[in-house]
Amino acid sequence: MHCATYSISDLARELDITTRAIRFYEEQGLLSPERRGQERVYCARDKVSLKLILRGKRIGFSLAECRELISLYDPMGGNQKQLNTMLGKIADRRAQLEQQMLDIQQMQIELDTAEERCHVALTKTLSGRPISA
Amino acid sequence: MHCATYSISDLARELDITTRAIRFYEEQGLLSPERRGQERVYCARDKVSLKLILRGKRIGFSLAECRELISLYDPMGGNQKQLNTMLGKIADRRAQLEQQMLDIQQMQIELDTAEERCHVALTKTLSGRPISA
DNA sequence: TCTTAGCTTTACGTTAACGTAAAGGTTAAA
DNA sequence: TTTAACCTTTACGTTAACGTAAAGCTAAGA
Repeated sequence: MHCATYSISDLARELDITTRAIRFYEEQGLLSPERRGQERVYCARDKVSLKLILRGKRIGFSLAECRELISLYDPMGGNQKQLNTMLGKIADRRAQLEQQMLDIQQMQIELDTAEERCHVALTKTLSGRPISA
Repeated sequence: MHCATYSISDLARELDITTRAIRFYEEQGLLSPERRGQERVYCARDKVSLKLILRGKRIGFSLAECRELISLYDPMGGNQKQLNTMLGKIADRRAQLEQQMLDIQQMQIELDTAEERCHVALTKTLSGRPISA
């Protein structure tokens, strides 16, 4: 038995995106599904790539960056120089992700204080005290 | 002694963005600096807002989202209904940030495996073994 | 006084990431 | 056989977030 395959609208439904978006990602070189005649046929690997794209988008990656991530996932050239280039890119991404982690943590802290201020303001309001006090 | 103030290019230099960007953020309602005649005069609070914008951008927030974040920071309306609305928005942001955290962690894991594959391929290459093996 | 440096506004240009519509090919059920 | 539900390509439209002039005001130094 061969691998599971999907039509473009299968994937669109499952991942909650439009077929237009999927075709666009292909146009940009992030996917290259098989064809059965005219029709695109996607395999499990393509689905993984799509999930990677969506995950990337959620944290603000451009499609170009997502493409690079996918390429890091792909069967690699084998050439030593290329491998070192890849290691460099991986290190770069790692640094970026760590910065993003810090940014998120900082924002969470700020949400904490914002929430607390809201609660304080609410208790004041509920206790019948004038707002200006 | 009054608060520290900055010219637009002061901030541009310090935060490594263009003056155009800063004016654009104002145009979009994320900043509203004082004026001394024609010239914009920024205070510490504006700088904080700008840093918040940049942090937001790093994790893929739109300017509209950043504006909301800033508004959560601002002196609030006082009205009880509004306060509850704010608490709701804060909860939403929190959920989003947590999803982003998960996304980042997942990507870090994927970078781990990608890096390991690179190292394996490199040892094979260096040990003189043919790439296809 | 003239030039330089920095500020202003106005306005058109650009890139990314799709949305939306048009026009047409194919297979399956009614 | 025709209608419906898929699929395809091509192409123009749209939004966000600025970039890039252009044209002009203003204060400080040579």
